[in-house]
Amino acid sequence: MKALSQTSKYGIRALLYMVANPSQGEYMSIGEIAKEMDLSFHFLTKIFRELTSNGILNSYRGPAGGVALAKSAESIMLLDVVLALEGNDYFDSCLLGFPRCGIAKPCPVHEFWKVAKADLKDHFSNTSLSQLAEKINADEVRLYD
Amino acid sequence: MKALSQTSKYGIRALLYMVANPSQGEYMSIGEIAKEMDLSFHFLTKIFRELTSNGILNSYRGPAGGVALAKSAESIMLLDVVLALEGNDYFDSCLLGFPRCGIAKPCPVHEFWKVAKADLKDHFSNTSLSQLAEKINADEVRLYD
DNA sequence: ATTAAATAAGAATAAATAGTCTTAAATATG
DNA sequence: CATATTTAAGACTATTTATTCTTATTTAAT
Ligand code: SF4
Ligand code: SF4
Repeated sequence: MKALSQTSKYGIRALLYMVANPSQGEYMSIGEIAKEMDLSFHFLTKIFRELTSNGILNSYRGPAGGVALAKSAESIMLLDVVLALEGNDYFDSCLLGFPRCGIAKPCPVHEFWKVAKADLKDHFSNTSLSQLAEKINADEVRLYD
Repeated sequence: MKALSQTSKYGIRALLYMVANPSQGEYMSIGEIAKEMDLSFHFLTKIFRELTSNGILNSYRGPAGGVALAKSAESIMLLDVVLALEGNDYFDSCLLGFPRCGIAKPCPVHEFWKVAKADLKDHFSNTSLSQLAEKINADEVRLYD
């Protein structure tokens, strides 16, 4: 059950690293994040460009440049990140992919699927990066070995 | 949120057609199913071979041959079809795809993800093809326009 | 100015998934 | 036996997703 693309997985993991290891008002270099999280620098750079253009990150070029959260970690929800990286139609998906689907008389799995999607969306929209980072820093949970 | 591959989507749709349009003890040709469900004949044939080798369908070659359910529609669960077509590790997936994940101290989204996957698995394992086909035949729901 | 350090942009390549096509094998019927 | 019908098998092609690479631009420091 592959819910997220590699792009989203890496993006979320990298953001969690940033939030769990804050660098007071400074920019953090993509190279450092990629190295610490064992991700491809070039791929992560591409992912971060998307997050920057979606207002989740700010970036700054040149020496001592890098990326920083554009908003507080409390106000960035998993939903924001997923929509930015998967597209805004992420929760419009159809389980069976029928062509010409009409909600008027839906297909036999729609009732279930509607609820499953709503639950996921609900969880994503109620989970902030800071909530997850708190768990990491409380050592209840880990980002990597 | 793409939960299923095209292979699974088409496979489920085609099976539902078969169950909703039973042909008493006879084999139904893949060509007919593909035509009625507007699927590629060759692709559907490939998918059905997988279902046949997994004991969900029986097949028979030659004139008046085709495919037929290998078990009663009451006893074929959505879960059986999904595992046959997506692989038995379908529900072992990881939301964030961390390498070297240890459940001992899981990553920050694991508690939620575990429950979401269990819910989906539960629903699939409690939903039979006949249950869905009944809804179709009661016209509460539709397979296509 | 020059250099070094960083992200931006997007082309190029690789891998995975989806879909098509060709040939072979099985079976029924005349 | 000859032919038509149908699935089996797998090679082939196309599309999408993932990843890497190259070049350009911005910025700080000397
Ligand atoms: S009704 Fe069925 S086909 Fe339409 S969106 Fe819902 S799950 Fe998909
Ligand atoms: S603990 Fe996290 S990394 Fe491990 S399987 Fe669960 S979701 Fe994935």
